[in-house]
Amino acid sequence: MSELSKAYEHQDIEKRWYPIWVDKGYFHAADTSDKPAYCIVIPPPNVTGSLHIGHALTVTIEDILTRWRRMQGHNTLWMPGTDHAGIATQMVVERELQKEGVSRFDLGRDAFIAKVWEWKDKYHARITEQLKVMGVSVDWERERFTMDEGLSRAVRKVFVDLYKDGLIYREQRMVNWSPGIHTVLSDLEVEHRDMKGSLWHIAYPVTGSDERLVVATTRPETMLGDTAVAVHPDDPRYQHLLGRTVDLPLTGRQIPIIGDSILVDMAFGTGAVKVTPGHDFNDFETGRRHDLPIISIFDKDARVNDAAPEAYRGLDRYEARKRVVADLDAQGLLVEVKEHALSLGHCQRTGVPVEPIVSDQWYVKIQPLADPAIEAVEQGRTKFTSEEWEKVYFQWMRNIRDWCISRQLWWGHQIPAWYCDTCQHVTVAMDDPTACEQCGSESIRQDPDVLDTWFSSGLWPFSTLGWPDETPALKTFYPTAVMETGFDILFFWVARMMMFGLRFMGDVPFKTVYMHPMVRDEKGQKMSKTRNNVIDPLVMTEEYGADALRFTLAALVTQGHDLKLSKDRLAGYRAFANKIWNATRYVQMNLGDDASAVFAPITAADVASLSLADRWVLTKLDEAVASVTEALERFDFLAATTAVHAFFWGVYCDWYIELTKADLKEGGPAAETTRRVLVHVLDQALRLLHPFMPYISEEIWTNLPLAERDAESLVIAAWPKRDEALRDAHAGALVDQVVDVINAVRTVRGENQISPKTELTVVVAAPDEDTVALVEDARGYLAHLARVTDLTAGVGLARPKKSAVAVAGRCTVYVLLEGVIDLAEEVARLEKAVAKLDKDIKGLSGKLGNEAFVKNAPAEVVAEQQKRLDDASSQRATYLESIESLRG
RNA sequence: GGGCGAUUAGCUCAGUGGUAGAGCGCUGCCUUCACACGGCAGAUGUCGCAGGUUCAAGUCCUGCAUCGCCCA
Repeated sequence: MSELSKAYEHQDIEKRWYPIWVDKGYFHAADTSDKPAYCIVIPPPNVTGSLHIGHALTVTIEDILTRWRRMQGHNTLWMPGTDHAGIATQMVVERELQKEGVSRFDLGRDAFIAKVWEWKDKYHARITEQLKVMGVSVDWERERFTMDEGLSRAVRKVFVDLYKDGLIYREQRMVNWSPGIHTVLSDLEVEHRDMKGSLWHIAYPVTGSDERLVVATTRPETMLGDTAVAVHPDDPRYQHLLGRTVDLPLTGRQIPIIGDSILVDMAFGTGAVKVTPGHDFNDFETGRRHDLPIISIFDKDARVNDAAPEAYRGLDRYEARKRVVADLDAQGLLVEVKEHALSLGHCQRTGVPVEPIVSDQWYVKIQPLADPAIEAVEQGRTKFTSEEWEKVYFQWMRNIRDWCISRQLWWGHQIPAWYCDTCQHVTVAMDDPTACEQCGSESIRQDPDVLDTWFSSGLWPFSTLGWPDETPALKTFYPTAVMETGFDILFFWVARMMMFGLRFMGDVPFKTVYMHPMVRDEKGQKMSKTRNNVIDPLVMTEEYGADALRFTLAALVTQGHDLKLSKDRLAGYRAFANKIWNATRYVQMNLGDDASAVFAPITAADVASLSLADRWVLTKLDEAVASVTEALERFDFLAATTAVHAFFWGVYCDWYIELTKADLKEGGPAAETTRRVLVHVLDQALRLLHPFMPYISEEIWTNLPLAERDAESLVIAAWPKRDEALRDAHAGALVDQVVDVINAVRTVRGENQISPKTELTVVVAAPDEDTVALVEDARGYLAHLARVTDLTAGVGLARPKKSAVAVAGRCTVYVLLEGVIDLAEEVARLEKAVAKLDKDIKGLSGKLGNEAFVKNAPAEVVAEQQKRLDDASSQRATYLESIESLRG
């Protein structure tokens, strides 16, 4: 094994391994295999996006699962790919063009799309390179893009089939229009934000009278498109006005006063509201109920159009508002303005407030798709790892509304519907038609719109595997094992995959859903460029290492909370990597004189020659194997990382390595066995570490002097199994006793400020001869780890004069203090210990004095409490006696 | 308005019935031959508040407060 540097430097090592892994084909999944299949499809990142910390979390979790299952011998497929992100991508490209003073209309559709493809090719490389830095063990040979030929065919087939089945239709409705990017949005793409606004009270003169009807509105500018005023039909204040009209100010139009009990809340505002069916969802419905005309007063930029009086044309919504309010005020029609809180819909992508408008769009009739998707989760065919998200899923699915799937964009899957100029028939077909299927006219035009990006990503779990073709991969890997993603796309993606998967594959798309939280900064704030708190995963991997970043993310992920990432945590796990590195250096330096020596694994045949410490560490290793494996099985990444960390650092480094120092010094055959155990446990521990820290574990493991190697790379090496034969509970207990004695001496030393260099004389009073023998055997350990140079052990030995005392498990440890320290310090320490014992004793005896407790609690619990009380009492007596004597 | 969740050590969080744990931070000592990205020792909690169930409640139930998220 080549000599290691003193500190772990991640940069070079992390760069070196990834290409090797890919070249060797370790990440490639077989189409068919005898091994059990395990598949995760990656949530496809936006092809022109760049890696952010949320992606880093996603790929960390998915890579941990994938690497773990691969080591367990599964035929693992982690399917990579990207999506075309219609709105986002078109937006950036349009913005780029704008810099050159060109619009997409100047270019024309085909040229513009060609431009976007160029853009896509350029940025595709960026996002994939970034993913590679994180160590993702995806099967690059199968990489997909939502606009690939195959995936586009899947989209086409789904559209056509749903249309033929009557589940896709086109209809005129009120929709959310984004003036920022000139397309409609689905309900999900609209973000409601609480805003401070105003409530304007405007007087509408009642036609032919002096009376004025005062309406309250949050959007005065839309009055230009009012086609009615509504009051509650039962409102006594307005009974006499029903059926009459008002003169709509600024427009010269007269509009009816109608009674509507659904729209109007008598108690709100003035009890009278203006009705604008062209620009408000509720008003649109009201308009339908009363057959009111619809006047659209805004163009695609949400500027006032020709339907409004000339004075306002060309103004945007907010300019128009000011003008309308000013003009009303000038005419004495503005009654009052009140502050008013409202919730306003914004375009998720552009942040611009959406404008409700009426238009023709394509919809998916969703209920027939949602019902089976609800049922599948109810029946447990797909399980959420957290019930909370299951509830959220049900809540949304049971109140789902038809999905608007058309977008007024050019980048995406163009809707495969052709309108006939001759007979108006709509032809929807798998292959581009040349003539109307009804009348044969060749004068047909394809719908210019494209489909919502989520329509294609909803097919991802099967379209990426080859559907609609029945490929071997599809057969092997569908349904996939786990869907792991951020909860923010539960509805956008997870729900839609469930619906499409059940409809087109006849089975759920994944068996388990794991929703991870949002990553925030250490103050809990959402990361954003404006807050300047964005943690760039690539900067973090440079500074701390991809291994440290991965371990940190895995250790912080919980399902109930946001994940608050801080650099302190990253530094902590970078230190962990360094610790592992240096433990390896220790092992390397102590392997003996023969540099080419190799070490065979420990098996049941070796048990007889193992030292106490060897048996102890093997037992702890076995427990760690169980803990990590079980934690991963239940998606408890916190518990898994904690178990790896605690074993590697707390057991292997803090205790086992320290214990071997004494044994190795003595040399002989026992030392040879201990060397093998050092290597064996390191080998196994690196395997446990690999899914979390693939780079450092691979680097060290491939260099370990192993006599037998089940694989050339840790990536494809076997996951550790529990080994009953190497467990030794008795040895575990014995070493625990020795550890207690060492800790007792250390505590006395620390608390009394005795220098670590001072050699101590210690007397151990043991309960029986076996324990005496154990302590005698541990003489070397005590000398090395507690600097005890003079040790006496015996059954029930009396307390030496001028000694400090500490209870260590079943032993009492006396440290001679004569000439070592000021005795008063020790008295103070013991008094503190007695005070704590008094508190414990009070609680315990109270409990045991309670007849109901003794009668009702399980016998073992009662016995446990009794034992605690006895121990505390005798400990207390020992300390009191010692205090006496130190004083005397 | 409807729904979901959170409130535990200075900070971030574990802990689903038997008198509280981790990491980081903090204090003291130690440059001991793997590691100062280190070692050893130590301090710190009426587990949001108020009731209830139970022999026993951080843990179960009810109410309240505060904060957060989702949907409308």
